[in-house]
Amino acid sequence: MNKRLMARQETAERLLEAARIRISGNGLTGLRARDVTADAGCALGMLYKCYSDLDTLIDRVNMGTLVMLLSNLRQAVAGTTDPVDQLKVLAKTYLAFAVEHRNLWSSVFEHRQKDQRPIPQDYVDANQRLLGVIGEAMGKLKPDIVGDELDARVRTYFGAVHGVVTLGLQERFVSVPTHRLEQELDVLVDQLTR
Amino acid sequence: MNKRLMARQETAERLLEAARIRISGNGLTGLRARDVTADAGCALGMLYKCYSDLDTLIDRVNMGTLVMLLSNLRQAVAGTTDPVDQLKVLAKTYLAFAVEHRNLWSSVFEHRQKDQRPIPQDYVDANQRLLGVIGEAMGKLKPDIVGDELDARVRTYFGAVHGVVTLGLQERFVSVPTHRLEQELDVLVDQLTR
DNA sequence: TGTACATCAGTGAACGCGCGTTCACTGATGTAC
DNA sequence: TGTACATCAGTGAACGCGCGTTCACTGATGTAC
Repeated sequence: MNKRLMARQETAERLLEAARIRISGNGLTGLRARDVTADAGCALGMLYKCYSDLDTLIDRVNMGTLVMLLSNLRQAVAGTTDPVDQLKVLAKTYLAFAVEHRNLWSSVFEHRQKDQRPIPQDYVDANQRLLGVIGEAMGKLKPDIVGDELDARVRTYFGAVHGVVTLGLQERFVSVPTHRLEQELDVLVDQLTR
Repeated sequence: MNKRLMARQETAERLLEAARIRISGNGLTGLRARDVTADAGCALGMLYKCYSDLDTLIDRVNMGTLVMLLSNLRQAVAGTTDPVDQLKVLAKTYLAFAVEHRNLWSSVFEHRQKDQRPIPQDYVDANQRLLGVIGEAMGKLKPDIVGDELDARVRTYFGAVHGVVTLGLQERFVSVPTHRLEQELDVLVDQLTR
């Protein structure tokens, strides 16, 4: 057993968790390197020993959020086999996730890569898997739609649900109570699954 | 005729236009006070003589964008009377606007008020009018839905279209060619107007 | 019309601050013999 | 097991820079008489 390696990983973990909690509480804009290291109980420099920079740390947090959502969605569809029910439950799970982890979830969409750094492959893969979950249900519902067309339809379905959820949670527009949002999401999914 | 007043208004106008062009070209994140004043051909200090701060100037640009969109939408519905056609043309106009003024449009959604400044009343009003345009068509289509329920339905309709458009234009996800996006939007509206 | 003074558009150097990132240093842990 | 040296986790003061905002100043325009 190597104490050094363990200590390092443990610190990296604490930093990740501290960043997650910060973002979850104050959103991405309020995030400062000093706060994260202070919360994690270590010196400022450690952030740069454990991660190449602050943006990379944020990417890790966002990746964790995507994985958590994916896991929730998979668990949600596992209970049913009827594709319409599956699509409905996926939409509701998505809404519930966005409500519960509002700031973590917006962070995934707000965070921009600096310079022209490419989007991490992890991200792209996770998105692919996310759409894949929808795609399975959609494929069962509309067996005649396949390939690129199915992909596009899945993205449209996701986009529609995502838009309703996002606008609903944004306080910029007159805010809607969550239960009404659920109702509206039901109507939306009903129409989209016809 | 007062030369001073005219000069002042003219400068304010030039600053507004310079900011609009900057945002249109580089997005909100690249916007710096120095660039705007340089583009407008005046000294840095003028920005603070004409506007209370940079954020206020951004608000003005965004307000202009909202007004422009609103005008496009009104023009678009004016051509038809059938509510389904109206909703379809509204969605397509929205897409076209977002494609043409991509950065201006995201600026409207990206810009956050600093501290706890309230959202300008202008903004809220413009949003109200925007939803009103959709509401008129929707009201004709579903005369039995009224009041709060109609409001919610309108917001849902807008959210769905907005989501599809936004995700479609975001390069983060595998990007979709515009013509496919139009197709998908057609399908979406078809289903939503049933 | 002319003169004296007040006002205010316009200037841009300088201020101030937040904040990401670095780096020389310390001391505990690991390694070689 | 002990000793000498190497490595590396951990520190936090200092650096550097971007950038919004201010402010003392200039000169043109407006006003009063």
